[in-house]
Amino acid sequence: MSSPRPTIRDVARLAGVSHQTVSRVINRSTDVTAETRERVEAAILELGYRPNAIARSMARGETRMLACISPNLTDFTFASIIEGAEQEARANGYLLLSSSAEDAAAFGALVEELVGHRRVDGLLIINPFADERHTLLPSNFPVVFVGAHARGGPTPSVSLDDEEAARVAVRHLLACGYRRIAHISGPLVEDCVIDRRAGFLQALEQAGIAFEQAWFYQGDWSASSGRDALLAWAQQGRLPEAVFAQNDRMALGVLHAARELGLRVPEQLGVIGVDDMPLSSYFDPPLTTMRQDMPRIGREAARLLLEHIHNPCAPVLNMKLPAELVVRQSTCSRERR
Amino acid sequence: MSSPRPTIRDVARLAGVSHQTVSRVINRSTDVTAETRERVEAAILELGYRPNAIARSMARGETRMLACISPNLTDFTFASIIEGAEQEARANGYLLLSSSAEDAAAFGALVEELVGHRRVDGLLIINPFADERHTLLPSNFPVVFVGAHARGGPTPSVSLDDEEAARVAVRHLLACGYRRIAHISGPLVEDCVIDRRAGFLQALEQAGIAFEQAWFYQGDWSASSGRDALLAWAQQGRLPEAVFAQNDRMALGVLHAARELGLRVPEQLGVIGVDDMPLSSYFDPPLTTMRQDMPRIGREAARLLLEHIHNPCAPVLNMKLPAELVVRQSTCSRERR
DNA sequence: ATGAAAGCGCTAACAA
DNA sequence: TTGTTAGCGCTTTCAT
Repeated sequence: MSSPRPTIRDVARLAGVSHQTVSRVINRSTDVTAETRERVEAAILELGYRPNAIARSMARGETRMLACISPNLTDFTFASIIEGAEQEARANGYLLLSSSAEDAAAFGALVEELVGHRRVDGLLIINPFADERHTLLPSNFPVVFVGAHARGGPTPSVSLDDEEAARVAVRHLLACGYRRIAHISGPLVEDCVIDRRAGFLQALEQAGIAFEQAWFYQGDWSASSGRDALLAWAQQGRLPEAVFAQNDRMALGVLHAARELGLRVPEQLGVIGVDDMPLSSYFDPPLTTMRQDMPRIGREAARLLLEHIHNPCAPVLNMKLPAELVVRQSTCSRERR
Repeated sequence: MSSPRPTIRDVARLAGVSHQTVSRVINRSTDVTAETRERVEAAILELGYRPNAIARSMARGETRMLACISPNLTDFTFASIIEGAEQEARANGYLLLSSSAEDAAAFGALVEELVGHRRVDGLLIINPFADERHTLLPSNFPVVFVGAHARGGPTPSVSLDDEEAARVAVRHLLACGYRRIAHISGPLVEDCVIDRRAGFLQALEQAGIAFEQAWFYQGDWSASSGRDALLAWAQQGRLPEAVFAQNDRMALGVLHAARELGLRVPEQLGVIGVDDMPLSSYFDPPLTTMRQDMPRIGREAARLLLEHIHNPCAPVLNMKLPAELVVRQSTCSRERR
């Protein structure tokens, strides 16, 4: 009989009211008598009625759905951010659709599908400057950048305070007594890479240490690029005393290369990374690193996005969240002596 | 003027046809004159018209959206499966909504939101037996299990051939010359855990080796539980010659404990894991493991789900995909001599 | 091959 | 406080 899902009208019929009254009840309107409300709620329960989200979206002109696009889903950093964003979205009655777009072409297709076809109300973009993807973004549509600040444009953003994180990392190495410090960065197109390098240089300068161009190596975030860096310096016969790697994976590569070269860490080589990935404490030796609170970055980004969806005139914030120094055994803790 | 998004009727007006003809064009119906089609397409281009997905869902009674629910998004295994599933879904004109539900309560709420409110056409459930969540699944709704086979129920599933993977792992250890082999499992509530243990026991039995209960340790997938296992055996004074861990993280914990105990790997202790996580080759020593093709598992699962959405009477398959032995330096390769 | 009419399940505006 | 009337933008009959 009522094999097809019950609609608002079935409920209305059973409760002996108009469908509009049912709508009022499920939307928590106050303009309903307690007695009527009860009757309607009983009917809802009896029929097992649930509002159809699609019909609501249709009538309201909004989907209550957010999307988060990142280069991939498998990178722990991205996944953690997404988890945080999802949590915040759900706490506010929104669903989060997380999608990965490897390159700008895939990104464009995705944006077309999500925004062009009105499937979502807002967009979270992780690493918008990974390639040319940021040029494919729609205007006049709520967007928040994650992990990069908008260059010139009026786009809200949330990212790590990359400059400060790098300064703290380098100051830690200096405090340990390391002087000849090398730097391994991610691809120089990304904001965080540029900012971390700037922070690195500032800290060095503040300590009165000249920058050695040879000790800068542009990696690609992979462990193997970290390994390549140290091996290259070894081959040139100019090994640094310590390395600041822009992420833990590259730092792990450095640790690996150090083992191949027979270098003792942290005595002969200090190593510090960024992220604090889950297994950092299981590396050999456990890795000193600058911890990012990624779920929080995700939460703040979602919060900002929701704010802009509800109020397009909300101020455009560019948040920078702090990193935390976690000292393990890949750097001497001489500063404590 | 046309500030609000153009609709199918705006296009119709401009092209001088009925809105229905426009609908035919965007749905690639053949019942349209080439000439008419051209006029309509020109109007679509001129107005920048894009069909509204919500309205389509409304009229068609389907969302073209799938959801994948996993315990979390940050586990590399899950994320890889999701990436594969997303790829397959998108290739078929569907969007994939991936969500995490830490516990059964969160799972229930999510299912209610996604299925109860008709936001998706089908569900992919990663690790349905992680807790009681499988009891909260709707009946008469397309569902595919990933990483576990349905117990009794008629639910399609895709998982690793866990038994065979375990057998191959143990046979490799035996071929290396190890005899006293220990086993560290995940929580015994999950299917893959039970199957891998069964495969482990079979391989041992086939080799005529008696099973030592003391060398079974139930871990929780974390590196620290792997470490705990080896440390416990050491304390009891009954160290095994080799360890088969049910995932790479626990194997990493074993490697770590071996270092603490001063055991040389692979000479004094052989270690093999399952998964082949990204950094396995950067462990010390690089880890021998049973590689899972997780993106493929995700793709097959999505394929199965779409099949059941389009044809509810499709046969209920329970696919088992093979693992691949990857020999690195945490096991002797004596078999080659 | 094309158009007209109805309806998907809901909300919003107005009337009673 | 409650009910009535219109849509939201599309697809699906059924005519023509």
